Amino acid sequence: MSKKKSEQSREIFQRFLQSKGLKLTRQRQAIIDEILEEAGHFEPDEIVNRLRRKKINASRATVYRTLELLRESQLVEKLDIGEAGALYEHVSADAHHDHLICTQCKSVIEFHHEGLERQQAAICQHHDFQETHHSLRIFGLCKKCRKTKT
Amino acid sequence: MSKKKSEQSREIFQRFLQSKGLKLTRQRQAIIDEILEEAGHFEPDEIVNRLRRKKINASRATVYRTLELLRESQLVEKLDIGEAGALYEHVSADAHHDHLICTQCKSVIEFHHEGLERQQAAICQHHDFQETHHSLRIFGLCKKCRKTKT
DNA sequence: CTAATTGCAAAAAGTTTGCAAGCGT
DNA sequence: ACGCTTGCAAACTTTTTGCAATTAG
Repeated sequence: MSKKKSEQSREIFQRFLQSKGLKLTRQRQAIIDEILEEAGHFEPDEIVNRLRRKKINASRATVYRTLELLRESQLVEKLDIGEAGALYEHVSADAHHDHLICTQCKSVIEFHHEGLERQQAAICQHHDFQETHHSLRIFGLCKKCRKTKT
Repeated sequence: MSKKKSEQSREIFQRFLQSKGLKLTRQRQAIIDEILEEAGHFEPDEIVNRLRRKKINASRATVYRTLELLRESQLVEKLDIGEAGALYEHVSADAHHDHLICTQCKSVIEFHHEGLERQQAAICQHHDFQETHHSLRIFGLCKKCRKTKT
């Protein structure tokens, strides 16, 4: 299942590049592989370091440039987690989700709620607004941190 | 009404400073006045410039430092509008709202929807998550830009 | 008075860009 | 080959910080 999705993403990216006359270089390959391999939330620099550990070189500049391409092809999204900076995450076209962000331990919990989505759609309609995407972030304390609370 | 709210905010800030043994300086006064005067969304640098035009000097450093204090006292919030950077906005304790952000003209429309708020609360409960605040941003094309769409 | 505050300029942090050398198709 | 890419280092943008001079309470 997971493997299939990675394959799919790689194909999407490849097709995206092709359609724009761009090339699938060693670096771009490595970057998307790295992102798909360890799904989750990451910073650009993390990718550089993870690759470096594997003896693969990709400069910071290349990573930023590639992340931009991945964003264009809708394969990754940027998530601003407040104080703690910005993260990227891999997304599959069919699996939108929102985030609970713990301001204490920085953990990020994903969730999806149909009712919420529907109400948002209604709000857009009401404002004559044509949504392309949205981001709902709920900040607070996660289960664990509530207990540890001093 | 609006005047009253400004007064209220100023008082909240003053009390906040006092409670921390901090001082209400000329600069801090000017900064909060400026924010309250022209409600809306703004960048830190905008405040510096607006004040400069009025011949009031407040260095960038001071503006940043003061915005942080205003954030601590819950009088302003930061709003990340994607590509276009980050804005701050004045908020009154009793008037939470979310945002429709037009990716074409960068306009920001505020809205509030009780049903949405309730569903979010339910989600938090379900995850044993203690919310402190949240931010819902819906990106897309506003009414005007939909028409102008090429 | 005295501790908090300011402005400045330097330092950070994060991201972008120009350009010569290198690589994919 | 040709044109897209890369790496590098420099440039930028935004925000933070150390410090001597200043100011609010």
